[in-house]
Amino acid sequence: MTSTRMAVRRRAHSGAVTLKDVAERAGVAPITVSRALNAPDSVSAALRLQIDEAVSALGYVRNQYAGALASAASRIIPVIVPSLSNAVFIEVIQGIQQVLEEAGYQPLLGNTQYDLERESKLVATLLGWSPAGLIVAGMRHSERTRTLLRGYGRPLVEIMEYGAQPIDMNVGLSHIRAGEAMGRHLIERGYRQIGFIGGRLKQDYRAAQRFRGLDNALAAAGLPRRPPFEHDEKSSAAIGGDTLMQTLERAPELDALFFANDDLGVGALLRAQREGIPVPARVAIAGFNGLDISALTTPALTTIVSPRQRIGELAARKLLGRIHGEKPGPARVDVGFRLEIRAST
Amino acid sequence: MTSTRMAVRRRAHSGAVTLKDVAERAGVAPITVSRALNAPDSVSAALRLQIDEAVSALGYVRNQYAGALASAASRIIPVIVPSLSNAVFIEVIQGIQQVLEEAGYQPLLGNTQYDLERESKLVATLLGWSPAGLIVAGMRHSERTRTLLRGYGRPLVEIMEYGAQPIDMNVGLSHIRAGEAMGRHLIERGYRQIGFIGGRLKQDYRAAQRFRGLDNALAAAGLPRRPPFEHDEKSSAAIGGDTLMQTLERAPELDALFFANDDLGVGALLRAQREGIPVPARVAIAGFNGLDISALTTPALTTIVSPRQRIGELAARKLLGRIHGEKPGPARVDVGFRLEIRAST
DNA sequence: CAGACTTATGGTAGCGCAACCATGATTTTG
DNA sequence: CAAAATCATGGTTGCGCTACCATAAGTCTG
Repeated sequence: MTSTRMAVRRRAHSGAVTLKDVAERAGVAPITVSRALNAPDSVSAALRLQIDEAVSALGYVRNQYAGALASAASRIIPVIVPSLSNAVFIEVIQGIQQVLEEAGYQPLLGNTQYDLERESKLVATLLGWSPAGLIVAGMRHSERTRTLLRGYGRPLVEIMEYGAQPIDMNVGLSHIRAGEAMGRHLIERGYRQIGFIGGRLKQDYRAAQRFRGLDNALAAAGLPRRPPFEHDEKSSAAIGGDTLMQTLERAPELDALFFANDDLGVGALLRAQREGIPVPARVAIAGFNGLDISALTTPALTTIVSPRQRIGELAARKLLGRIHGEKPGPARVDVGFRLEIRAST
Repeated sequence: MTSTRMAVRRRAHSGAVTLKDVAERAGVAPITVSRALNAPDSVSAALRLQIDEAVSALGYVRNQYAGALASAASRIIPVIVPSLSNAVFIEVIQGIQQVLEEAGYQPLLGNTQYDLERESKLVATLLGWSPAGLIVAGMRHSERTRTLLRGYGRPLVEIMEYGAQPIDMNVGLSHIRAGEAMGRHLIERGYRQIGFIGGRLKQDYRAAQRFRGLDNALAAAGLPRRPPFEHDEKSSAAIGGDTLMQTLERAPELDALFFANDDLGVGALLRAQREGIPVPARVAIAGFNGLDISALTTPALTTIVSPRQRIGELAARKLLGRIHGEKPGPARVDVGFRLEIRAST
């Protein structure tokens, strides 16, 4: 009876080549094949050769699900960023991807669209992949996200900003200090009416931190402080140009403008050029990020260079280090920034 | 004896909340919970409520591996691109990601770095995820890649270019025709000494196709044809500026330059401006892709706009359609392009 | 050279879920 | 109103791999 059932119940399987097939061809036990693939040193050279032959002859590809299920460990590393349309995150992802791929790990992309609710849902979903670790942009999370992440108990790196209370590890830079540095530079250059332009500062709170830095510098120098000139659209060069014009109309006394990022800054510069507004004579323009193109405009754009790709690489390295149980380095890394003074200020 | 063994052999499992835990709390069988989650309509409203309560009370997260292993089906869709440093692919990925995420599918990023060998390895690795479908940039693959893909037998979309022999489905545009269109435009405008500038054309064969298009147009018009001016570095605005200067020195007779992409074109334009080279009076400059910034330079850059995000969305939609067994649309979609004539030509 | 230790290989069970079949309850049909 | 059809739920098995333990063979020690 039982045997009948078993026969009947055989499930149509995927038809793919399995470990067992390889083992049969190589004349060894499946577990030996498993070892030959996962820890080659633990298998004799002779068997390893036979097994390698069988693997390539049959075109065997390891079933990731079975492996992950059996070992309760995966080589998945979710990377959660607020946006994909921003060149900055792309470069970070590039850095991460390069390091992870070399080590045989697979990044899983998650996009929160600057929404903490979405972030929380994303984290929950991505935890279903039993990740070996996680990389998350930013240090502001909903309480639920924090609970999930802390409860998960695997290595985690929060990136982009450098902050005091990382959940686990942290690789980034201080946007406040970057803003202060830019503020001090503008003040030193003799500008006295300095404004900040950025978009959606409640969501893009790192841009807001740069504003705060500028504001600190202005306060310290006893110069007039202004609320940021905020726009509602996604940052882009076109918006940078538009806001430049609007802002100069609304506040003609301004003699310097610090843009929240280089997309805006470059756009403003190109627009100024087109409109015949002399930069920096009429108004100085500064950006943030150090995109390649910022060096090529006329005048070139003063900006703060953030080591974006390096943040990604470093975060991935620290994560892998912890996953592999190496001795932990510092929990927090400040990658710093570089003020690049060019002709636009 | 057996029971002792069983007791001893219990494996330390992940400790996560499982379907069984939810089932116990809700007072139903595990399979019912499974159904409540995967096909809510097949379970009575009362039970569904109990189950939902138990799920959120316990913080249950579905184990992706167990599900995929049991059902021999996954919600993974690998996306294989030749580069991540290129804005073009980012936008494609964005389009894909958006559509897939809405439908509950997860893209897996693969980067071939324009290397067909790497592509083949990547495909093999990614097939280990039993993908529901695949998206691959380009239609040139090694024989091994083709064999793998054809053998896999699940929906596949080749994107970016529009070609005659897709393995399965195809969404893209004809780069040859785009090159021809740009060539005809330049000829019509009265330029007679037209050159092409691009990098690594053997690998970036889509750029080479754009050159071929230009060359066709020149041949048809009986105008002088030249081999492309090729550089060895990755395309960037800085390289665009450098190659502009070198090319004008080597071939001062040129009156128009078609750059393989907008990064190069914008860089050339900015450099011309800086060097005081009048565009288009001394030399006309054209690009390809239609990056936002190309509209903002002075003069604005004539370019060919490719619907990058749309390619991604469309590819993802067609893939999902096939995965869900909807009636197949056309196997090949030509998304076309738009010649954007601006002041630089 | 006996006993302890190391190394290479194998057997078995189980990871968590969904497919498959079974069953009992409910509804429909002639 | 009995038989058939439908529906909701459950029991059992297996997806393909690796953890755990067992075992046989080889190596070392004094």
